Amino acid sequence: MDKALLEASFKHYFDRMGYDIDWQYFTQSMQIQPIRKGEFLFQQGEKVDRLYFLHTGQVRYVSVSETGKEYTQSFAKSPRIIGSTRATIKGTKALFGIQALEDCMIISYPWHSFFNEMRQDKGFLECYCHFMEQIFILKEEKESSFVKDSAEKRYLDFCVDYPELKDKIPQQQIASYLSITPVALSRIRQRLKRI
Amino acid sequence: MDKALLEASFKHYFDRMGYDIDWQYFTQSMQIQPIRKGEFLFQQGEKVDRLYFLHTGQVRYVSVSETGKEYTQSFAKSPRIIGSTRATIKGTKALFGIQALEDCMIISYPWHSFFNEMRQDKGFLECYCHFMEQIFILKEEKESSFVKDSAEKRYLDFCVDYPELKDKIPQQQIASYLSITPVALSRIRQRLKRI
DNA sequence: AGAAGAAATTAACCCAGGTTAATTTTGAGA
DNA sequence: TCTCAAAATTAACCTGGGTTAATTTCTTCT
Repeated sequence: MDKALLEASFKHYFDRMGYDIDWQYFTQSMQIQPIRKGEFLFQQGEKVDRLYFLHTGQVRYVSVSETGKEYTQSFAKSPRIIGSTRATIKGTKALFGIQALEDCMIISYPWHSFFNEMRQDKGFLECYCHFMEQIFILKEEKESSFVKDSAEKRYLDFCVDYPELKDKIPQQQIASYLSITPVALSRIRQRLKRI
Repeated sequence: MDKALLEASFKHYFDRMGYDIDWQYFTQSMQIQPIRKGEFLFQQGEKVDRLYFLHTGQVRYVSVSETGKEYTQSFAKSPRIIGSTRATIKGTKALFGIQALEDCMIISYPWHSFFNEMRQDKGFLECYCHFMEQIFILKEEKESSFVKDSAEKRYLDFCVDYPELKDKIPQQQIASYLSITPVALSRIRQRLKRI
């Protein structure tokens, strides 16, 4: 695996946002980990203390309730930072796991030493704020659709938002993203077909 | 209205988080606005370009769907920064309005000039990141309860989280926070009473 | 290609919450 | 204190999605 290439990709991801980051701290402690389709980067309940960067591939964020039902919170496509902001920051266990939807290449850095060094860097802080803002906006938009739209509308939106996933991942996972059962999704699809 | 006092309160809010902020930029352009119970700080659809600090009082974030149904996204209690992160950052219209649940005292600064000056300040950026993290964590927790819990459970959680609001605000607003109708909430309350 | 397990569909039944509307309670202003 | 409008309750009925279970595809492995 070409370490230099991955690192360059990670830096490029920040650079293209137009922030001026001092990368001198970035030389060591990077870790490369390929994960295969279906495998988990980390499981719900694990402690997460690394910053993950999804170099290639797609993943989903999935949480499981006490009664064993799984819920897909969101999907993420490379190149992107992934992970549990909440768990990493608070140093607590993750409320969800991250599962690969296809073979992925992921690089990571130990969060705390990374952040402690990078917080010296104004460019990084701005970039980090910007990143938080982006995921926050996404959450706000998802919340609003959740309350206002029917499951059918949400399914149609999903098809528009993730055309590449629509026929690629199991319907169970789509259903769990819409927060309905596979049975209900099947009914909705049939209803739509008849029109 | 004691301007110096309000400004001190605002600074204290940041200072107590332990960040070292250079306040030299803060001298002018502060605006004080009292709003009375029931009034809106801003309405959904308005452009928001100020940073608001709720000095005293309580507010709710409320959005209205095309079909005229209102949904209370969350409540906020002073002292706190309030506003639409999304709208302020993107410079777009707010997806929700902010309404006073009681008489409030609010101070504000023009966001863009504020942020442009403050981004020079590492202490501020860290503080801002921290703030984003906090509201993000809250959103993540609310999302998870939404999917996993029944309306009854969510009502009971509400009573624990906001004991001071439970008997103070109209039930319609509580219902809209739980994302059910007032009728459904009434039924839930009755069901609980019978036990 | 065949077997076995997983995923998806279909059907039957149930229930929480929505809808509408009538009735009672609450509360703010004269 | 009385009045009138808004808020809350209650009742009757409806519907979308949950649940369970039987049946039919898809996959994948040998």
